[in-house]
Amino acid sequence: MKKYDISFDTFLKNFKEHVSKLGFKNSIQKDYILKNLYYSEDHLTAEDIVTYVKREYNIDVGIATVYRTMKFFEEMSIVNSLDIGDGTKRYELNLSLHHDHMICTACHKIIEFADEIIESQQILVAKENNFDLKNHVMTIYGLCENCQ
Amino acid sequence: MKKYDISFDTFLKNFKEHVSKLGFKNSIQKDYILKNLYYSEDHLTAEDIVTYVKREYNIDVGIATVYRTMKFFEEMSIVNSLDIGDGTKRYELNLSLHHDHMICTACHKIIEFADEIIESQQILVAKENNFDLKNHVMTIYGLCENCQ
DNA sequence: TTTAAAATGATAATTAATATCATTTTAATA
DNA sequence: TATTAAAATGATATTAATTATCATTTTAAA
Repeated sequence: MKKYDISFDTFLKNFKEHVSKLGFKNSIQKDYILKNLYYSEDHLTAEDIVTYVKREYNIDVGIATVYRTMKFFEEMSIVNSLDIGDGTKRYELNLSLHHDHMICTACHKIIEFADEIIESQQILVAKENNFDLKNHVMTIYGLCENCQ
Repeated sequence: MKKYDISFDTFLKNFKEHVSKLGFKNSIQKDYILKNLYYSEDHLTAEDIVTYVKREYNIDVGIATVYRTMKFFEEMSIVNSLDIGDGTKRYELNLSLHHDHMICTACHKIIEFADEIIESQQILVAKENNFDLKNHVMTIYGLCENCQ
């Protein structure tokens, strides 16, 4: 689930236009945070992002900016956050099709999966309850192959 | 989903025997925390539990004890925790059949649901990945009927 | 180039959850 | 019933993730 259908440059260009249209301002910090999310492993903490952006691109970004920006990106629906149970939020780009997570409670490994039946069933359940579905999260906890 | 198949007294008796067998000790604090979870609304924070146990039963329980006890109950698989997105853990008894949650992002109302197809499909997905499923959480976010 | 609005970053503040430790309670056994 | 060691409790200190504040810088439109 690491590769996206859209190149980073195209995505960035589109997103920045979107940001401008909404009356917000772009910044190199946002650019490099996005670039990092695009090319790095998924499921980064805010601290990870600070560290990696500095290491990979030699750009200094404050931790406050990362938190603010991730909140902004979540509102723009291009980022999801995820809690693997250690009390720290992790973030991933939301460009690919929706997927869910299996988390190993022993080694904290994350396995991603996508299941069409679960997807469509969720939509059905929401409809039955007159609920306007915006997003959903499914997480399966247990032991991965190695830890059993 | 508020009523359980088992009476509180029977459940408490069984659970306390289980605790003893494992070499742990029972306490009136645990008893009344459980009683509160059984009879109160679901989805209580640790603070809620302190307040309600005092109010309903006039029993003083320290906040540290509540956190410790909830962790213990989760390990015993009689309690689940839930994050509705406000950064605070909420707890519910896990006596009824598994169910999931729809959370309104506007009013924070929680709608519980259970869906057999989703349940069985999760088991299948875990099996396909050689993952030993212990627990799972599905949360649908969106707007409830009133808030649309 | 000017300028107002927005973004950034250093750091203070907040707060949920955990750790510590002296005291109390539990429950098994004498 | 009394003894006792292990476990639980509770007051409070500590930790750590996240948010708020605010002076400064940057953006982008005019």
